[in-house]
Amino acid sequence: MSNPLILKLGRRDTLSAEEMRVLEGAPARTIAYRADEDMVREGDRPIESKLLLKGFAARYKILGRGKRQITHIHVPGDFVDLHSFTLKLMDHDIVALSDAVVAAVPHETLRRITDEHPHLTRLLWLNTVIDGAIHRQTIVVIGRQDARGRLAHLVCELFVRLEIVGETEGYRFELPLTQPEIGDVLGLSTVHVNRTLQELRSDGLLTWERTTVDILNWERLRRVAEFNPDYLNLVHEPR
Amino acid sequence: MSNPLILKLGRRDTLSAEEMRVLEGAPARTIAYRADEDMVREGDRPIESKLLLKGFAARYKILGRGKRQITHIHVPGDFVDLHSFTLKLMDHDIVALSDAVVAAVPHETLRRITDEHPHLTRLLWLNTVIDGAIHRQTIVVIGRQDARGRLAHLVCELFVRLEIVGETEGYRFELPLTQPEIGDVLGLSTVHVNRTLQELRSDGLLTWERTTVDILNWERLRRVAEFNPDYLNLVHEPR
DNA sequence: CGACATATTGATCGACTTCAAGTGTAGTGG
DNA sequence: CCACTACACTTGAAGTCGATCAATATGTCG
Repeated sequence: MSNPLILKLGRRDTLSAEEMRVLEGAPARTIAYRADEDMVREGDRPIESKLLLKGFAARYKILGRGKRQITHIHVPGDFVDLHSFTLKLMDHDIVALSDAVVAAVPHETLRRITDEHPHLTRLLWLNTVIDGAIHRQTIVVIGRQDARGRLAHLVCELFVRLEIVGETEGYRFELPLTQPEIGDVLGLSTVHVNRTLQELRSDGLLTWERTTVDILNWERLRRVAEFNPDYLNLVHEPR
Repeated sequence: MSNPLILKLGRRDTLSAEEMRVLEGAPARTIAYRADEDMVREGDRPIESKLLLKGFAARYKILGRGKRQITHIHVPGDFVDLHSFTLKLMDHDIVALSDAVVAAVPHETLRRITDEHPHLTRLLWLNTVIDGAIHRQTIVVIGRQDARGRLAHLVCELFVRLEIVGETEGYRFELPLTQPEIGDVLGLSTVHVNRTLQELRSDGLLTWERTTVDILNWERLRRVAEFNPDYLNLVHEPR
């Protein structure tokens, strides 16, 4: 396995030397994907789980009439399909949003971890539970906020999640999302994403050119988004 | 602990006699709540997790301007805050939607299970992962379906989840949700919930009087909802 | 350069919200 | 037992946010 996961877990609890060794030493094949390539497909029964090392990915589902909804954006350090370890059957697809590299960890290895390392097991469990917390927040944002709030919230959340794994520079970070993709994340049409983005820009909250986002006024953006990072559980404590 | 959880887990994998004994024998205090009473509050650090034995509950978050979004409806057999075992800090509230009874299982007991019963641990982990799968589906429904589809989907999902734990009679079941509450689940205004419900009724898809729902035409309701139960992972297999 | 996706703008439409008012029903307390 | 309150449900009317349709940039890459 590797680095960004240790950063991510280490942000929430102390990893023993032994546990780090188990994580680092886990046999994992490295796989590279091109942008737009599917990593996992609905109906798959993965025998390994994929830890995103570089690049971005997204979970999504397709509905009738060609509609698509992205349910989660993944950044380096995220296990994109750790849930398949207990779920077995994938109920959604996962696509690379940019060129990306993953470490594929055999479920056999994860199973051995659950047999031999209870604390590390709880941390992996925690990992899926934080995914759940992010999902809940997404429901709240899509259910009750308007387009401005949704877009602002997306930017706030990704900024914080990228900061944890060292993928930000000041308030600037890479975010390889097209406007149609943003629409699929927020449940909005492309046209409306475009107009909302222009609003945030002309309000001086951020710039977003090509794949680079720069937050110009964090405080105001946070207020527009009603963003409170508690749900990301950035607290270091025994688990 | 108790029954409906064993039904729910037993639907997904075989529980050994030993594991059932561990679940049944877990020390758990029983707590009764009145409708509208909060079981868990944002900011709490629970030292036990609550298994819903009777009645209904909901997880929700409050936003500015008094808006509320319910992120999950719980039925008997659900662990309403199992995620607090690894998450520690609650990032949302949980309310009893009806009079309800829970079994509160000490985290100390859960911890012992993770130390001594790896397979049972995976099943509890699975439990939180299924919550996540339900959340993802909720995101899709709220993000991309109109009011009719959302309401139909809610009814379909709850029917299936209640059937698993034996809380249905044919296509009829109890669902103690007021129209304002339905609005908070679906991200809609009360007025629009009312009108949409009338539509579904006059289309002959269902009846919903007071707290009793009766699905009159499952096939058509399913189509309106674009409901596919795969995400509920109702498959019995080794985990 | 040509091809194709992405971004942008304008105009129209409609689903849903908001505001307002009236009805029904259960619970509370004098 | 009835007055009073509170809330859920229902209906009407008006307003708005965002979708849809359509066309025109702009940019990128082979």
